Amino acid sequence: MQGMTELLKGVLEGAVLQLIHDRGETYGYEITQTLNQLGFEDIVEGTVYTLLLRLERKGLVNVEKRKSQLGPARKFYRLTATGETARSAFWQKWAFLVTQLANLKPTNEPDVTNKEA
Amino acid sequence: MQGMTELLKGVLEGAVLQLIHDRGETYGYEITQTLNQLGFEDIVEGTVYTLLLRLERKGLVNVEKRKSQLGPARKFYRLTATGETARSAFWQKWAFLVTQLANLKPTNEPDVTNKEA
DNA sequence: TTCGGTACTTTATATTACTAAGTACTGGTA
DNA sequence: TACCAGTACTTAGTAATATAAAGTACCGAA
Repeated sequence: MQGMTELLKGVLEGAVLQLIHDRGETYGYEITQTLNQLGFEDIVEGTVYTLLLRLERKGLVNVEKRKSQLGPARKFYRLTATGETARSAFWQKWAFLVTQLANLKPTNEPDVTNKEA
Repeated sequence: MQGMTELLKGVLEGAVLQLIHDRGETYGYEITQTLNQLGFEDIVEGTVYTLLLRLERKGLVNVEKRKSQLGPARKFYRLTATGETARSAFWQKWAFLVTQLANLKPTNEPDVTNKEA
């Protein structure tokens, strides 16, 4: 979708934390594919990899590099305890935001949730 | 709320567009107060004013400076046609995001919307 | 041996919220 | 009068993040 960049700030990190949590363990390329399938179609590899580096730097994930039989080695990510806390905190912040905006949003607004016009 | 900064990116602009739309006409100081009352308690004047300057630069608002009997002159903002389009587009993008995240969010998550623990 | 798919890296850029410090006008009050 | 609180806007700088772009490298199959 067009012009989502700013709106994705912070959200993307939360989404990735959740994906890692769900899978238990996963790697950048897979995360990118998954995000794309989930509707975040414009997210490219570079975005995800820089995000993962950041998570690592912040101590939210553990990394383990392992070989793959169909391509280069993969870097598997797991949430640390801090990461799990961050994931949980993210959803609280998100819920807060959603509530605030619901108060602002005009009820008469079309509220187009379906993609097909 | 703590650590909302990144999550607010893009959202704040949409919120302000909506507030201007609602009031028909309003000014920075009032917008700041309103946001604070609405739960965006940490938003300070500087943030709003820079945002308004940006909206003006982008042609989303018209500005008219008028005197006030209780303080310095106020700069009143009104949405332009482009601004109205941007406001509408914002809610569509927001609805899209909310939908995507709802798919990601674990149902078992506490979902704490109320402030009191 | 070339190519497509897999997988990760790195540098630079644009936007945005936020900080901080300041200017200035008004009315009341001590 | 002098001061102060409340109103109202400005501006320079910073941090964080998503994104663009370009590249490296591994593998199997045609």
